[in-house]
Amino acid sequence: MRIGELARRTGVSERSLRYYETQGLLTAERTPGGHRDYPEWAVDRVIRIQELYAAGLHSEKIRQLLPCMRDRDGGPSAIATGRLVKDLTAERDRIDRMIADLRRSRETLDEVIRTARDA
Amino acid sequence: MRIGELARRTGVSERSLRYYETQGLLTAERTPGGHRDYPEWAVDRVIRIQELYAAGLHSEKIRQLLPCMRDRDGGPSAIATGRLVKDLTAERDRIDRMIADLRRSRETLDEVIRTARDA
DNA sequence: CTTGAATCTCACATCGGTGTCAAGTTCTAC
DNA sequence: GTAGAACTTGACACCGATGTGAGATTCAAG
Repeated sequence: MRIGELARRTGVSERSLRYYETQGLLTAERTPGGHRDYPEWAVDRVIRIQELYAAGLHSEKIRQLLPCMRDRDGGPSAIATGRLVKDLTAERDRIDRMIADLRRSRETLDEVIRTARDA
Repeated sequence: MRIGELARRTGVSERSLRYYETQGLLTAERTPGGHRDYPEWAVDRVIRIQELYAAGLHSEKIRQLLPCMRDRDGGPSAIATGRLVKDLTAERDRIDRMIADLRRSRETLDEVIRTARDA
């Protein structure tokens, strides 16, 4: 599939898809004329990438992480090195703290909303 | 208390505390010489502000939200207007989606970590 | 062919909270 | 008084994913 369709199906801009390529997150075959041609599993991968970005991971970490993920990307899953496991564990803990923070903020907002509704 | 102590106790930089003031999030009394003098409840407020920033709210929203929060800031709690409630509800929903995304990313990381540990 | 939609590359802009440095002033303790 | 720490304002830089526009090329359908 080409970049326009992938963008439509994932909700991610073409600009971002090209950016992912420069970051080594998502490669594509090329048509004789140079247009990108994505496999079907690119849809899942792009969604994963977006989630990881949203979780605060930077391109470099995602790039290291992707080959170790178990998804239908055609390739075999690599095993994370000790160094990477250490990094990812730190990220996971950071995400846990982030979720806890978000819960508190969610509660704060909810309380204000409920107070206003009850008034 | 002065800005240095507040920074130390909250873990937020002096730079940020001054920035919060320009955004109308945190005012302070001034000593005759012009130094900021914060009340005790500023500690709680700064932590709340940090949480809300972390949740993706911008200064303007936080500024509108703060007076409606029920905390020991000395002042009476204001009631959110309909417009604000609508905005906050949207933010709350966004936070919920964010938490769901984070859970997925957390699971992704955890799976890679576990796979490596088991290998 | 031709034509219009789609894609290409490249470059520059944006956002907003925070870091940082500079030069000057105030506070505190001796 | 005086030294040094703490504070003041102001300006500039940064990050990094994404938006945007230009100008050129390719693709697909008539």
